[in-house]
Amino acid sequence: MAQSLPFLVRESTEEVVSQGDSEGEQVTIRHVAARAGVALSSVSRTLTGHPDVSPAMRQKVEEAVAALGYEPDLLAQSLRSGTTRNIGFIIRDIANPLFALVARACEQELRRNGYSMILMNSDGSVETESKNLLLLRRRRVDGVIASLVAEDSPYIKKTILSLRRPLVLLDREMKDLNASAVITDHYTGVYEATQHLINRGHEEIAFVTGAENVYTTRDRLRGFRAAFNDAGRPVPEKWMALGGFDAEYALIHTRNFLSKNPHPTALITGGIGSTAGALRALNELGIQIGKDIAFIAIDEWPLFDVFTPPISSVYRDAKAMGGEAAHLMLEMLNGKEPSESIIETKFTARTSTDGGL
Amino acid sequence: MAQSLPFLVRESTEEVVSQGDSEGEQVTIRHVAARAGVALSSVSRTLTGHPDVSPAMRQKVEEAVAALGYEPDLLAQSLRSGTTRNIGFIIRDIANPLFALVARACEQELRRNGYSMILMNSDGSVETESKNLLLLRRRRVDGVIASLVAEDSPYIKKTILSLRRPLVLLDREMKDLNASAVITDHYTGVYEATQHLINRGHEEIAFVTGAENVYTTRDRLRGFRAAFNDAGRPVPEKWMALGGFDAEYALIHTRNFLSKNPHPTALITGGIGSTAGALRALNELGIQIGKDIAFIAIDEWPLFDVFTPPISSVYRDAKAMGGEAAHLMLEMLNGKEPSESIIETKFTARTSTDGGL
DNA sequence: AATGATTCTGGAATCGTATCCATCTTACGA
DNA sequence: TCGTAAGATGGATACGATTCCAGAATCATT
Repeated sequence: MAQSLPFLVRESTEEVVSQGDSEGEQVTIRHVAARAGVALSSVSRTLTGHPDVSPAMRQKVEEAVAALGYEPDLLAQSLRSGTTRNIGFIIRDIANPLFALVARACEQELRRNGYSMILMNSDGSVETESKNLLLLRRRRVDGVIASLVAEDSPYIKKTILSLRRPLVLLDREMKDLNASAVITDHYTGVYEATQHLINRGHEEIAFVTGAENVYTTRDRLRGFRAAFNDAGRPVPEKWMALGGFDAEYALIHTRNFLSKNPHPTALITGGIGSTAGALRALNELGIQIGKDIAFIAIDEWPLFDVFTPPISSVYRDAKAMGGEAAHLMLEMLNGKEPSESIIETKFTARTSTDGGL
Repeated sequence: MAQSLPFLVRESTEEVVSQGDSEGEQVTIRHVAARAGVALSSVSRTLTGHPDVSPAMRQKVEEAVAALGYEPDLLAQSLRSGTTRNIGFIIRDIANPLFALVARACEQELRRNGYSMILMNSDGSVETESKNLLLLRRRRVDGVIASLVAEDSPYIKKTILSLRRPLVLLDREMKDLNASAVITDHYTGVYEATQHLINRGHEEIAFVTGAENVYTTRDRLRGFRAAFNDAGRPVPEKWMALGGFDAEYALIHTRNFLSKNPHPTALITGGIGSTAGALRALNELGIQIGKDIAFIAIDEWPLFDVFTPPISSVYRDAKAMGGEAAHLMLEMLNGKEPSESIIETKFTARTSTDGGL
């Protein structure tokens, strides 16, 4: 599996630009061979660092390469070698700031290792997601990094199995897939967050987030429930809305919960979309965070600390997630077995959890 | 230039998944030909929609294709046709929420038209940017959409010229490039914003943003200056910091400006990074927006409207930018001449511009 | 000096597809 | 009935690279 293909033959970026100076035709290895007066195969050997190359040959070839501004065609190399050095990256929505941070770190790390990233949004649709996966297969990507819309779609599972390429999942758990995964320990952070609220006297705590068909929600829920159980309190099932990560869903259900009487005294939102929707609902209703209600957001975003009032949160390092995803992918590309990386979460209390009672 | 290549031959996603069911070997057009008992070239013709194909042939081929779960290899098609259906997308930083929105809209539109997006961050470095461009050339992308770090680098310009592929610039102006561009009319929005402040009695207005070697800054500056000139007031040159779009730069210079005596009574920040840094500085210094200082942000980001206090802003539609960029690219790929799209800006006064005097 | 082992090089095959070209069949109008 | 055109098909070539294989040249060993 380990490819020793010399895709990054040349490091000097100075000369290469000149390729376009002579108009017309692309410069191929054939031209180099002609100019150097040697066989095509010798040029290839020289450029790929084959041991059986005489110094004289090396010089002739390098001279011709420089003179013509030749650079190998990645497409042809890919076809021949079966390796594209492209990695597919599928997420729900790149405009989600958390995913954007993940994508950036991941792209940077892949690029450092000579890989490029093909970005695809699944737009939260299983159908789009599977189409994307199939297209990536046809593009012969070397691997796929994905944050799947759902774990329980048998069709997606079949599609993934048909990929036959290394796969890294972001915050998802799927059996029998032989995939690596970057897994967040939501449990700890959400447990602490919930405990914090319970300790302050809250019992009617609302929880708004996505559906249970992704690990993310299940692990958060596990933390939520455990905190109540350990405190000997009943879990407030009626204040749970587990239907979607989008802002619209959170907006509607937050509005709904808070217009009831009695209503929740605290609110936890899972994911940036949910937080956005909930904040908008609270705004609409004129409910003040940290005064009229205690509020905790799971996941932060840029500028989070500049917010007024500061919002208590469960934090995770998105940059680390992206870097780890790339790292796991590179390991698999080097022939290693799939493995998992755990990302920690950390609860931080701020003034948004002051009021509500 | 217009390619009628049938890259999207099949729409039925149902059957295709089964490719992986039989282990081993990739199914090629050769296998299909063998199974159908026809020539390889006939299979190709059938699949690419060539007119000279008999119904009998079509049926035999389609049967074999279905039976084997064959799907064409995009890599081989690309090599043969010279068209990859890949578009390179280079931006400073995908984690910038505005760029993320642009990228999402752009990717969606490209995908709808059968193109994939290769994403690369330039990390604000001209060197990284040019390396990325050269790599995209080697990958034989059909076109490049880019928000360049600077317009005044002759090296970048040479690199771009050597691309010899359609190029769409995001908010940049470069001569002799034969490129399309999505251009924002910053002038109008910033003019109105500045006028708004002047009308409220401000004279010492600070302006913190990136350098003048990008159109973005120059056009904003033009609006800023014009507002002062039209009001018959002197432009406060000493309160201008035009050095970087990053938060760090804005943090330092905002801090610097506001620790002087006298100091600016109002502040405009250009770009989300600048706004972030400035807000952080104001936070540090305990200066309240809308009370101790009048504040206007150029560019909004998700959740902007939920902020407390609401921040006056110059808004532009990032989604439209991405869609337009894709649209301009698709037009060039269809052989049309390069052209420009103008994106409007809109100033909205909110309570952040109430105080300061 | 003849043999064998090394080092180096060129030619050809291959990756999977699209397309040119030549061949063959069929149909048509004169 | 024949000539021509159009329709349908197969074979060969090309896209731009890597790599296998065989042969030439160099060198060391007996």
